[in-house]
Amino acid sequence: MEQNILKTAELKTTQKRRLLLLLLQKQQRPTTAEELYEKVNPLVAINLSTVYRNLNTLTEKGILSRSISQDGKAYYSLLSQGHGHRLFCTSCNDIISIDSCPLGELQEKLEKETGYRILDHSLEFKGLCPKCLSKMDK
Amino acid sequence: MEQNILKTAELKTTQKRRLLLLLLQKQQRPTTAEELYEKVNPLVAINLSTVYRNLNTLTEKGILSRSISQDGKAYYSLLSQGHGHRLFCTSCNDIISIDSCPLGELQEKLEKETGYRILDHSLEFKGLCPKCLSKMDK
DNA sequence: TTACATGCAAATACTTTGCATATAA
DNA sequence: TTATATGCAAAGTATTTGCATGTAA
Repeated sequence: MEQNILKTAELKTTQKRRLLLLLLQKQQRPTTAEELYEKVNPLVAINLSTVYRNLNTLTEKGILSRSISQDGKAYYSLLSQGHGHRLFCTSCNDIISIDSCPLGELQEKLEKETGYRILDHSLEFKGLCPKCLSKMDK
Repeated sequence: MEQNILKTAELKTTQKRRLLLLLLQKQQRPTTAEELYEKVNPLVAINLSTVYRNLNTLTEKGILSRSISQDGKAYYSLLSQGHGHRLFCTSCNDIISIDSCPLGELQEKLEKETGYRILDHSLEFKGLCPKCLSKMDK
């Protein structure tokens, strides 16, 4: 499975790459290099540079998408999981994925108004998750 | 003008703060600390730390808004200029402001679906500006 | 006069890079 | 066998912080 992805991208199938892809697949939300490092390391010793290098390679190959969040960190997710955005809690840092994306129309309108050719966008919501909200009531 | 803003925020009116606010007002787009530093410095010697410290203070006071861009840098703009987003050219780094924001409805829908209380969002478009597009044709 | 603002240097956080070694194909 | 992957240490970039000094009110 991960093997096919890597073969198609003409990348060597290493255990660490497979693990990274596996974890990104399991993960139902965009993930940072640090988080992946913490999860891979107990299973197979890996260097943080290796994590970053692989995330970059996979992003260049179009397998992952990278998005810089308002916390200044890069979040990665499998591109096969489709176009999506983030909603995160400013209190506990919980992150969930948003699947819907209503920006197509706006994007067309903007292209007409500005003359730009728009190639990508990023969208992120922040607020308080239900758990943190209920804690605040008490 | 800048003086009033600062007085209201209970901040001392220094020449550097006035200049920073003045430049942000002139600037019709979100601006980085580095850019402001380059513009203030020829007029009045200023330290980059001072720029950062003031941008932070003004953001905390609700006078500026800070938004982290996909280039990993923080962009600041006067909040009085209203809620807006960025569109930037990946080729020449030109940045323009987008005034319309169609996310209110989506935000409400998301709050219902997720139980989150959404407090803020960030949206950024990237692509190629008209100038860079025409260069590519040649 | 005094609390706040600034400069300077050092520290921090995230990410990248150079080089030697290891390993998939 | 050979091009690619990895580890390790060092460097890079954006930003923050501690401390001494300067300055608006």
